[in-house]
Amino acid sequence: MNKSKNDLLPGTLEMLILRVLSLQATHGYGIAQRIQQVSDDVLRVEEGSLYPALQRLLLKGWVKAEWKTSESNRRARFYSLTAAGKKQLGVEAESFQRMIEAIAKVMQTA
Amino acid sequence: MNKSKNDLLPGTLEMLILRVLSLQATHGYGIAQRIQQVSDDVLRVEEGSLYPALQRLLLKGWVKAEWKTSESNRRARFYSLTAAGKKQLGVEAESFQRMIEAIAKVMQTA
DNA sequence: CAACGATGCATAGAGTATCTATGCATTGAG
DNA sequence: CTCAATGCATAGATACTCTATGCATCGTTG
Repeated sequence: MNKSKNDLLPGTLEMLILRVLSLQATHGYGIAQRIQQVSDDVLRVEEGSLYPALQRLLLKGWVKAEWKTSESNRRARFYSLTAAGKKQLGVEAESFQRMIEAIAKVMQTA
Repeated sequence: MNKSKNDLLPGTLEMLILRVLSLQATHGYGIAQRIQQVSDDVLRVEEGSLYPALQRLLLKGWVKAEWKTSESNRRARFYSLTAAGKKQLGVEAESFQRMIEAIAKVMQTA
């Protein structure tokens, strides 16, 4: 019903996931938790967005996955960055930064 | 072919258009030019994105349009903000700012 | 021990927004 | 008279996210 408010800025999810994984390998549920917590609840990652995104990242070879047992003793898939993923994170972060600065210019200067 | 680089951050186009129009009523071509120039060529607005976006903004009642003659003596449709559009710009700008700050937290803190 | 909340994975379908490609028309400059 | 720049607009493809749904396990609590 309430379609007026997106949960996150489109096009940034993969970058956020890569960033979280660059600090610590963890499972999908953990990724969502961390993004939500660190952003003070501003960013919410829905499962229906998260898991497809992780599949895409796997396909592109930017993350790899391994089944393990989670802290709460459940089967969970732990994701971690590959070398290509690390590189990609750098590329995306830089490109994002440029975008933001350009948008800021328009919003202030234009 | 080159699909690796998006021209702008998805979800920000309407806000950028509203911002440009909040300073001066102008035609579609002029909007695209201004965004591109002010952003130092980082942001490029394709016509195939721009005109559909303007249609959406018209439908929502955030901008209104009027056929006039452009500076270069051509028929052109001049768009300007409505009161609702002004208000919407404020809403979107604020929401965008919150998003950016939240993303920055994740990218630095996470 | 049964019920329930939290943890955990994943897909299908819909909706939205953007891009590429295309078409058309006019003006002014060379 | 030809061409670049100016100007509007749509169709189709693509990409990304969301809602809704389904399943399963663990630990706690009544």
